Amino acid sequence: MHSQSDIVAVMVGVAVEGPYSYRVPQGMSVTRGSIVAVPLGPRLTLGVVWGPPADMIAHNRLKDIARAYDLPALSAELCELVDWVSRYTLAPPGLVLRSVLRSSEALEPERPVVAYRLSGHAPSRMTDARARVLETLADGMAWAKAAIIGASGVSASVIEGLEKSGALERLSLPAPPVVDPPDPDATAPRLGAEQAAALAAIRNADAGGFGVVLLDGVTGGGKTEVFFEVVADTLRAGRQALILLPEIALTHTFLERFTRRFGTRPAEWHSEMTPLQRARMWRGVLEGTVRAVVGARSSLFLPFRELGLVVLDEEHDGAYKQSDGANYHARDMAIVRARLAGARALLSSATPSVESRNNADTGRYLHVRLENRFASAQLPDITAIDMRETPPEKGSWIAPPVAREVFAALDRGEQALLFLNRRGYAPLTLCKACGHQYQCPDCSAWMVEHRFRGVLMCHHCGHEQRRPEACGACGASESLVAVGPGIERVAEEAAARFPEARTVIVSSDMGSNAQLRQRFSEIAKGEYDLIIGTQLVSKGHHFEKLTFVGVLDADLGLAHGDPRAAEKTFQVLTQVTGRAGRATRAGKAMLQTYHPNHPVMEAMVSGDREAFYAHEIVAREAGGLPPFGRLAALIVSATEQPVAMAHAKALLAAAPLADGLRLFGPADAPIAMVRGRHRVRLLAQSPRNFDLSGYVRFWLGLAPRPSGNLRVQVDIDPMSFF
DNA sequence: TCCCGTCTCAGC
DNA sequence: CTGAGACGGGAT
Ligand SMILES: [Zn+2]
Ligand SMILES: [Zn+2]
Repeated sequence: MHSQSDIVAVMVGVAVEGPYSYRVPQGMSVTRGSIVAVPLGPRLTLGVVWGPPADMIAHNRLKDIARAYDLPALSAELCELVDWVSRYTLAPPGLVLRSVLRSSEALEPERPVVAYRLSGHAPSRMTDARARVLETLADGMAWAKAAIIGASGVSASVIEGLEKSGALERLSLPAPPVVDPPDPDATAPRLGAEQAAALAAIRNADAGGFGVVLLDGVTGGGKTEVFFEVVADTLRAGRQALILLPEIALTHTFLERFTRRFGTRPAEWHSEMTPLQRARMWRGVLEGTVRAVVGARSSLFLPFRELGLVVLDEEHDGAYKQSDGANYHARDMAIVRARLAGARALLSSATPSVESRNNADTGRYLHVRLENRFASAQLPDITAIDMRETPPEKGSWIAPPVAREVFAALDRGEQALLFLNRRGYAPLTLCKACGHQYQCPDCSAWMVEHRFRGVLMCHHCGHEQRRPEACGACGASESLVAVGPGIERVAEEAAARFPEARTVIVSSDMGSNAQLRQRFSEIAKGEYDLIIGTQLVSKGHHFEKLTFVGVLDADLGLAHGDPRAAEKTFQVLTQVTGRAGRATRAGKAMLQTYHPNHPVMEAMVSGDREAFYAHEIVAREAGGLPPFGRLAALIVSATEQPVAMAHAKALLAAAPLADGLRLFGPADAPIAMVRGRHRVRLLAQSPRNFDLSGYVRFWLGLAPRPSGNLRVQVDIDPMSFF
């Protein structure tokens, strides 16, 4: 006998189109959100009960749920988020679910801690090691085995020997909580008048449900202190809080600030955690023992059940959109999750994205500004250096006015930063005998010389070769020249021109995130005078002694024909020049540019960011670009260019007509080949009130299915057109 | 003729 | 995502 309620839909963590139906065996009880193991083909797969069965399936094909885990069910809000992200990005829902079920270890109950205490009996035989253990345990308390080993410096076998001899009593203790709960009242906040006003405005707008706040203020303006108070409000209301940061900004300094405010370290969630830490954290979030999480992008899919606040710090940061499985922008999905959870979202930035700015301007978001720097610091004085008027000398990359300011800062015993958003030594290696250019064999891109490591390297696929002595094409020796600068080359010039300065290079190939953070803290302590860095240095690090920033190629990034080029350039320049100047003295910044009249440069020099946003918003609206219109890119790739192009043309031919929809392409991608695959792009543009994801799904349903090595990737709301 | 790498598809 | 079965090119 089967009643309807014996069968449920289960979303499996596999890239299938929708949930599968399973029988609930006798004696098992599950609800929407229950985490289960189900047989799928020859194996057991993790899945989540999604609700009543969606389709009829022959009873003889139905299988039983193998196991229901002894865990709280995922919140309905999280299940809805999975469906939402899947519909929006066109990624299969099972694939999105995988970003929720990221820690399979977390599903098993945590092993109790093995502990020992004195039994009161003396051991039959005494040794030095045994005596040290007994001494450690002399307080009569139960000690965890690992703690005994740590405190008395013995091996596990000594303890086991004592247990056998009857001197120790073994017991098991419940595992301690992964973090202590943060106390919203651990310390009284110390806010300046403007911060207090901002907090009051945020509190005033709290309707107890969904709402978005854009906290908009200069770097160092005290945004963190303000959103910590919103976190405190959330904790007091008995709800959980999530603070999302770009991974690189998840620093010791930030965690320390949290600890000072809330009396305990926050739960962290990032890519460098061990599986055990990951499992304990995940389980803590689900069971509700973890109340506040500070995490990178992937923490958006943690199994909160009482989420009350999502903070997205540095909301403009491009790292929030990346593909790992599903291709989503963490900002947009954070807002969706907040809406589904009836929670607040707080976006924080010194340079908000044009999308967020427009939502604030139109009243969809509450716009809260912090105009002045904390402790009354000032914005840097920015000048444009016209590279046509005062160019660097031949073979040099630092224009004379910039070099003078570096000297001046060094003379004053302060720090200077030279910024160039290009890793390596030189972007091109050329043979001056035959004209051969070193290209990646698998990408249509130059091999970038990394002289420090003695290699040429492709930044698109990681392909490397040793730096050649002689030209690989004509065999001439001594004929290879490096063309153009990267930061290593700037460092070489700096070493020659500023030999007395202690110089450091900061870029993503300087090691792990942990090593980078170490380097940042050395800089903050003043162990270096001159910093030469890529975009990384612009990410939320405060250097008190830094008073001059020279941007060696402010135009880099404007050249790309993608719709966010101006916005991204404005944000990077604002963030990096914002490193100059702190509490006591106004900093200086110089932008080396060939386009001093470009709206971005003019806005930077005049300090009039409102003019930039106004200009950019008008341009976006006129072009029907985000946020006033929607874009979706289809990237067709294959090992043979004609195959990719032919399929792209077939896709275009199959595209249904729709009112207001425009299609562009197909065209070779700007970087036509990456990792041996030729890429052809199609672009769809629609009005804002158009379901572009739905349209693309319908379109791909009508179009020929890609076969062989053809791939079609969908990128909804692409951030770049590369 | 057999074997193995590559592709294609189903899984409830 | 994974494994099973279907091709197809090349070695034996
Ligand atoms: Zn490459
Ligand atoms: Zn040559």
